[in-house]
Formats: sequence, structure tokens, C-alpha cells
Amino acid sequence: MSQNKIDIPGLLSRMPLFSAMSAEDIEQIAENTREKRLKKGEMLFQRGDHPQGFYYVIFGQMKLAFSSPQGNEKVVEILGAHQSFGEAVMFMDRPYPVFAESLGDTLLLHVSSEAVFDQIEHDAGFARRMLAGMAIRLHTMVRDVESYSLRSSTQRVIGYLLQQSHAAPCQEGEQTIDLPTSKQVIASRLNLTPETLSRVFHDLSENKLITVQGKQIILHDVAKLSRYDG
Amino acid sequence: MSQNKIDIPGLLSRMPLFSAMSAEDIEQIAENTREKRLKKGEMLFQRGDHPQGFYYVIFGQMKLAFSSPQGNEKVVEILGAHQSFGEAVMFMDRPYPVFAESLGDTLLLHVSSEAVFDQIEHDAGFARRMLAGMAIRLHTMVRDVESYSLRSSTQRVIGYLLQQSHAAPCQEGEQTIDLPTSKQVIASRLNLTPETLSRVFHDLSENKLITVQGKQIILHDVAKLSRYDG
DNA sequence: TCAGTGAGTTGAACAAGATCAAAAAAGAGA
DNA sequence: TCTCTTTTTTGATCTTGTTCAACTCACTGA
Repeated sequence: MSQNKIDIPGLLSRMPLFSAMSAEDIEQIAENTREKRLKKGEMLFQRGDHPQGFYYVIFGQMKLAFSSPQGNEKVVEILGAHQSFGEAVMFMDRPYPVFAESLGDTLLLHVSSEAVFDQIEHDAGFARRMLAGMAIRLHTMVRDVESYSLRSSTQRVIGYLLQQSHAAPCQEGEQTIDLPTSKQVIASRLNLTPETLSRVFHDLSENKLITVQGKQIILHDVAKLSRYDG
Repeated sequence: MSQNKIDIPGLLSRMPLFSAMSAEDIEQIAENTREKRLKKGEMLFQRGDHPQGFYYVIFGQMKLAFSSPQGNEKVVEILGAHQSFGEAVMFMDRPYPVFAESLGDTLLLHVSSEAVFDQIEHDAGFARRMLAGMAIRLHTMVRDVESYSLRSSTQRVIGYLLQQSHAAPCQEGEQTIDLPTSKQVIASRLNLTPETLSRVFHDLSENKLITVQGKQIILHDVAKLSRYDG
């Protein structure tokens, strides 16, 4: 908590959602924005809490997840800097369906619902950007359902690695990526147990497709990797 | 195709999305709306096609699904009368991630993207309703992911039955529901094989919780059913 | 430096569903 | 009504990924 004052309007204007807005409008939003600092492992909200705005990650990392009565936990999303979450739930009369917990020391901005609703009222471009953002979110979710439904564990892991690598699908040569968080959390994100993820990594390593060094993973041949089917 | 002329403005004004709109605005939308008739089993759009608007079901039934390279098919959503689909994808520069096929003879309205964008431009209430609709869609998707991730096949089936029954969770006595389509399709919607769905129904019947008569299912005790854990 | 702790790995046994094959039942058309 | 087709059910077997337990490793903090 030893961080200095932060420049809220400056940060807001760097968000895609707000970047096309006038200085006055930014100022208006900024007045309804608060910063929120979390230490590693802190809970931001629980499933069932009522939302009053959405969040934007300045630095650090958050996870969104739900837990079953049996105590299992399923990570829905891992969010890093420059990503936002909680927009959708503002527009429903519903509590959060997931809980949010920080994965490291994290700084968030919280933009209140009122500010968002006011902006929608007089800025159609903003409304359109908001709709576009939610559409992308929905699309991501649909792709997740697709991958849980009709891809094997190995295929899901490969898909994740390729996504993280941001590589053109046909790119030649090696590519190094850094896992954004622990393997446990990533396993849950991919709907796998940590054991299974470990075994998949082992298998891919044995086939000379990747090398795992802690959180660092080298993809030896992106093209071959995307064709591989365990 | 022997249906008479249909009253497009009348039908539109009965949609929640448009119901609060002025007659002139409805007329404007209506001019950009076309009807589309499908026979059973017809393909409306393929994965990869480019959207030019969204659809609304007047009567009949549609399924949205994707298929894997291995030929498996996974039904994402089953849509009946008074439901719409395809809104989200209008707001992205992306093709459809799923395909759409009719499950019976179906009449749809197709509302063009242009009409929607124009309306957003001058009607903030419309934008808000659009956002609310997409938020609900997203929420449904999140609940699906939850149920695929941390519920057993039996629990998913029970969840589906309870949802279809529209019963208050603590309701006493019997409740009859009609499956909206074939058990195959429902199985896929629930991420199950037809065989597994059949066995779950069998198991629930044996435990006197339900009776299955073709597409008709009697829930003998909603409260007990929602507590049951095979 | 070294215990202590949580993360990650490995192996063996297990279980939930899937798959394959075949029979039974229900519809659809003529 | 009687085929012919499709859907649904049932049984046997198989697979994928889970579970449980033990072990290794890396890192943290006195």
C-alpha cells in the first residue's frame, strides 16, 4: 500500500472503452471511479454479492471462479493488466455468479454503474463500444464451451499455449511463453486437475514439442504443436 | 410455405427488446426486417458465415451448435418461439462461431444490423435493453460452464428438468413437463451422449422421482428431485 | 544454513461416461 | 394398415481423466 497517488483520468483514457471520449466525459467518469488495492489472495467479491460497477486491472492479477458445494473450484477467467471484468452483471438485476480473488498484489479501478449508465444515456458511441466488449466476452465464453465439450485435455492445453504465444498459427521456429500464474490455477482454468496438466506437459515434452522450465515454456515448433493430437 | 402475410410491426412490438419503442421507430425497424421460413432440418447459417443482423423465432424451433473435425456435434442452445439469437455477433467483426439449423418447420424474423445500429444511435433506452439482453445471454453461458465443470451427468439432467418445469424450488406435488425436442438433441445440449441421458432417466425413474412417457416427463417430487444426488 | 511450506510430479487404482453393437420402440409414409 | 426409418433403450467393454498417496522440488523466513 506504499503506492503514490494515481492519475485516474489518465488511466481511464488509456482504456479502449473510454479512449474515444471527450476530456469532460472522462472527468465525469473519473469522479465516479475509485481505486482498490488488494494483497495477494484477497477476496474482492463473493458469489452472491451485488455489483455496483465494473473493475479494471491496472497491475497485478485476478481470478474469477466458482466453487461447488463439494469444495471443488473452477476458474472461469484469469485477468491481468489492462483487462476489465464485471461489466455484464451491472446490466442485470442479479448478484455475481462467481467470486473474484487476487492472485498477487493488485491495483484495480472501480467504475460505478451510475457513471456508466449516465454515459450510455448521452453517448451512443460509448454504448456501442460497451456492446462490442460484451459481445467479445460472450464469444470467448462460447469458445470455452466448445473446447470443454469437444476437445481432449491435450488439445485444450495446446490451445492454451498457442493462445498465450500470440503466434501466427503457421509461424516457424521457437517461441517462449511465460505462464501468467501457477499451474494449479491454469489447470482449473482449462478444466483439468493439476495432475493431468502435469502429465500433458510431460507428454508434450517427451514428444519434443515443448520444454517446460518452471513457468517458462518453450514451444519448439508451433506448426507441429497445433497439428499434434496425443 | 402456405402461411399468409404476417404483420411484422405487430410481431416486433411484442418483442421485449422493441416493446417500449414508438410506432415510428417500430416502423423503421420493420422496414429492415424480413421473414425467413425454414423446413425441418434446414441450415440457416454455417459456422464462418458473416452475420447481417439477428433472428427472432415466431414459431418452430432452432438449434445452435458446433461440430468437431471428428464429426461430433455439440448443441449450445435450443431456441423456441419468442426467443432471439445472433445479437452478440453483430457487434463483433467476426463470423458466426456456431451453425444454426431448424429442428422443425420454423418462421423467423431477421432484423438487419443497420436498423439496430441506427436505433442505438438515437435511443439510449434501446441500447440499455440490448445490453441487458446480452448480459443475460452471457450469464446463461456462465451457468452452463459451471454446470459442465462441476456437476455430474445426473445433476445436469435434474437441473435441466427443474429449469423446464418453471417450478418454485420448494413446490409440492407433481409437475408435468414436455421435452421441447428429441432426447438426442437434449443430451447434446447437456453435454451427454443419448445413451447416458437414457440411463439417467432410467435411474431417476427407478428411484420414483420421475416418470418418462415419450417426450412427457412427470416430476413426482420437485423438492426431493432437487436434493437427489445419484 | 536449514527447516518448513506449498507447488509440482509421479504412480497405481478407480470411476464416470463414452463407445460399440444390437434390440426394442416409436413415428412417418404409402 | 403395414413397411421402413429413426429414435431410444439396453448391455458389455473401453477410455479418459480423476483420485489418493507419496515423493521431489523450490522458495521463504528465521
